[in-house]
Amino acid sequence: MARRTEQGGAGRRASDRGHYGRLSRERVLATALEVVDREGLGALSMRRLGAELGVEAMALYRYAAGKEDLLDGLVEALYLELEDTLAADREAGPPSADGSASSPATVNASRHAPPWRAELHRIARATYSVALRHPHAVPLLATRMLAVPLARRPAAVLRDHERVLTLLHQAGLEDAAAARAHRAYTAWLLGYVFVELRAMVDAPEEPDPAFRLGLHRMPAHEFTRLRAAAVDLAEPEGPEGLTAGLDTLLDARVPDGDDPPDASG
Amino acid sequence: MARRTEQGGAGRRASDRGHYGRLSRERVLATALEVVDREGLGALSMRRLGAELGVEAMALYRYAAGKEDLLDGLVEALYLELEDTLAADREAGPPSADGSASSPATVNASRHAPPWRAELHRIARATYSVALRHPHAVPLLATRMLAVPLARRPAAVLRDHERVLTLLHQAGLEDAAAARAHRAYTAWLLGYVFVELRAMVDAPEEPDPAFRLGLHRMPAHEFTRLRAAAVDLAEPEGPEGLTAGLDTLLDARVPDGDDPPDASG
DNA sequence: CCTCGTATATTTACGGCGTATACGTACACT
DNA sequence: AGTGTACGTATACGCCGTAAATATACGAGG
Repeated sequence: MARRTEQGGAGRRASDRGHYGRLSRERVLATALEVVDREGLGALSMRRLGAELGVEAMALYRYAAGKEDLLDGLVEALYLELEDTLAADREAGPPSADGSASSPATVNASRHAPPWRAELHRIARATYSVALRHPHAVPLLATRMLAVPLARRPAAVLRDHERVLTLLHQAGLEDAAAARAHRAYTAWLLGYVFVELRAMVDAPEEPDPAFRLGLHRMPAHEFTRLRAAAVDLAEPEGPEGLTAGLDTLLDARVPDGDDPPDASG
Repeated sequence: MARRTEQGGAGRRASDRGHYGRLSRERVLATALEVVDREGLGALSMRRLGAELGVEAMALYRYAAGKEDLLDGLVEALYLELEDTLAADREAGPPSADGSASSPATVNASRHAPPWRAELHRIARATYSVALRHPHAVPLLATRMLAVPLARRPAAVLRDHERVLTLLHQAGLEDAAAARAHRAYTAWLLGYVFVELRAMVDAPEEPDPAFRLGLHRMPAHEFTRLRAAAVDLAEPEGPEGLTAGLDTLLDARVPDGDDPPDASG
């Protein structure tokens, strides 16, 4: 009874295989995400993940109902990291008296954009950055998150939806319009991330040569426009393209005035 | 050994297992797509597909280098079907003398839209409809198509890129701008399809009750905006929402005039 | 007609997968 | 110390993708 209590948490011999409480859902999911980041989604298996945690595969079933639930858990982990990211840059965020504000290139067209818009940008950029940190996990957003009927989505995902919908409400959209705008937001954000990550995930260190090498062995006089645009197609546009397109889509949906009369909470 | 020769091609006994030439890459891919449509991506295995074709699993390896290649083949099959769809509705398409033209709701804001725009709509809608016909296969567009470095994509995919880029060129965009617009096109189209298919793929016959049933067992006073928008979030917007958003994105990128001076071929 | 090369399909086998079931084992509490 | 329970292990089953060797059927040339 005495020898546990705290244990220090540091070095543990390989022999003392007992020691309950090694695992937790959080630790399982975090390690799973590490494996996925390091070796891709295909490398994640129950046995592999168990080995990574120094445990038999079946032990994981206490913290995830099965592999599907584990993948859903990864989605949740991404959205929890999104919330961390949002909280982190909110601290360092609004430099009310700081001189080194956001770079000019970062600021969008209309100065004094309404707060809901700035916040939506902030969320979109944070989501983008989380996706960049876990490119191999991003497909899960399409195959797992979107496939689940909304009410069954992880709480962190629902909180994200609520945040965005609240901002759209503050922008003066009533329920139905806000719902449609939310769909547009999701579609654009997700599609943009997918397209943007394409190059990143399998061509980690290729400026273009091997890539264009592939292109130039095409029928030569065919695909004229494609060949002309290939170089520009290959390189990412960064978060600016994301927020720019988002603004474009929103401007077509938001009422003309900045804030509606009642938009304060 | 004499009993074969032609055999009629119709009823075949279980005993004459021979009969070469039963298979072809086309038939393999078509059957694979059928299986995926019917039972989902997870149900597609080499053994299963072989059984579907009355053949051992290993026989498939003559027509697909492996499972990955088979999945890539499915992507190609989708784009071939897109081209069929485009060809089919081009025949029944421009009703120069036909009275029953497109419905009023179908026509977009600006009458006499430039031809490149109408054609882009046509392609987007056709892609959307192909995706609707094969909802279970759509994730492959994110995980397989986008993950491949452009030059290695199937020919049918490259032809699609070329078509869209050509139209954007006709819209007056030079190479770099056309490339960026193409990325926006792809991102929006793909994201829209993903979001739209969400409900379709696992809730085949649920207007909303079981769905809202799920929603109403949430913390009750939390997720106010989500609960308010839930019903509208659940139902799809159809192809109109797709082309509308596409126009919004394009209008922000295309030069003011309709066609550029040289846009004729 | 027979034979033989080649394209086609099968057989067998291996290691890895998800997971159902049954079993140990270390702790918490009395 | 004894016991219930939470935690992890052991074992097994049927499926998976696919490498390697083998059998079969057709086309062409003798």
